[in-house]
Amino acid sequence: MSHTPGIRQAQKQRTRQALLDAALELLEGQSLSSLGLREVTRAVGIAPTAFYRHFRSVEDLGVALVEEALGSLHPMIRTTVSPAGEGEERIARAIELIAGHVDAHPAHVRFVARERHGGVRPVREAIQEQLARFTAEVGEALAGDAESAGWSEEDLLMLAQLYVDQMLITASLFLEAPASSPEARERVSRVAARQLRLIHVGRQHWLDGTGAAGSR
Amino acid sequence: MSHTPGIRQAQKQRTRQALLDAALELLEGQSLSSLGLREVTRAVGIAPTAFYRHFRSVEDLGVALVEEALGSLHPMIRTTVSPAGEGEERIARAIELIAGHVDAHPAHVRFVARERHGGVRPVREAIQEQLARFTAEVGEALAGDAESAGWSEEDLLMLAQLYVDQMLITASLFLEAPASSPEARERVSRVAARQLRLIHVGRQHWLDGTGAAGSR
DNA sequence: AATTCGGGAGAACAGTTGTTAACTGCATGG
DNA sequence: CCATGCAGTTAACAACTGTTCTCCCGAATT
Repeated sequence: MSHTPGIRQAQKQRTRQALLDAALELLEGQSLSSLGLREVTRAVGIAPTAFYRHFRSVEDLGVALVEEALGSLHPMIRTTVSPAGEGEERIARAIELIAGHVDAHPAHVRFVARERHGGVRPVREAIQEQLARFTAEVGEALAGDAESAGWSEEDLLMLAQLYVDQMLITASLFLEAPASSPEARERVSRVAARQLRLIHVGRQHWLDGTGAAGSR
Repeated sequence: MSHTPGIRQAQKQRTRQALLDAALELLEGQSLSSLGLREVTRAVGIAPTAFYRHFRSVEDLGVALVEEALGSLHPMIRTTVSPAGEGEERIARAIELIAGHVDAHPAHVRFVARERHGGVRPVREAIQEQLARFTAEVGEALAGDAESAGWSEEDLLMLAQLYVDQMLITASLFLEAPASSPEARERVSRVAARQLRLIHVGRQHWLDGTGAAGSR
């Protein structure tokens, strides 16, 4: 009887997570394509060969990292676009949320920004796929917004893409800003807020040229 | 009076360029941080030790590649923003220019997109610096535009940043689009055009809320 | 014509890499 | 309670890495 049929699998998941964590930390100073299998196992404190019990290659580990990283990004994006409050306040809140997320998971953000165009195809594609899903999700959220009345689905998606890209750029800028100086951070916030505002203004007047004179 | 620069230095610059070219080609399938010195020399056909006659390290070569890649991007950005024709036509022309540049120098574009957030600090910083210069330049160009009357310098820079980032994103999308299928290319063009248009609309109504008479 | 200079070659170095094989110990399911 | 399964280990492999030192030879300088 013994006992929780899970001591075994729990320990496995535990070292697996340790591998992911160690890799993420090592990736602070290099790209995935130069990350070595031995390097990771050494950091964790296990034999190199044990790596194969969890991943078939470092590429595989990278793909797993994508799931983890964008899994943590998922709720953030949803909350960011969620309709709440007036326009100006919404923008401020969105930026604050991004900044908070970068603070909470800097390694994840760095990983996504770096490997999005990185040298490992499967990882790149995994990121692209997830971001496409995010874009679609944001598009749906926008569709439910009053300001999106009369918008074609294609236009909603292009706007969603604009937002998602802008979000990533802003996150990356927060990451680069020295954590010590709050002024650099404030500068990033200011610029990002204005850019979001400009996009918002463009959104409000998007249909002005069309027959429907629905300004306002 | 320095005599003829010589057949000597000419040959040196020639192998130096060969190293840069070979590196750029090898970087199609990996990141700079995993590019090996021996790998590059092997591709060129010279001894590994000869590498040191031209660069102190692969990082150094990477920084040189930044100059080359963004040097070729420089005239493009300038032309793209240059005022010519009506708004809608300008957008189409800008996108065509980007597509053409990606076709002409795909490896350069890939390199910049990849290493902008890549794992090699000096290269990352070199790219950031060059992009900042571009942004400033675009800002100046925008300042000379009639549509920018009444804009603060800070706002001009944030708009310039938006444009530069958008340009890079679009270029990267063209790069990812399979060169064979013109339909994928067309799709990228369509979305990019609409995004630029939306930004343009936002720009036109940016000052609506301020003192000037307007709706609202 | 003689000498210097410098790009490149060659060999050797100490480390590192991914991957294989055969092993050990312990939680697990019968 | 015992036999199986499986995470993890140890040892070994061929291949590869960056870097140093010594040498070569042709162009440049004098």
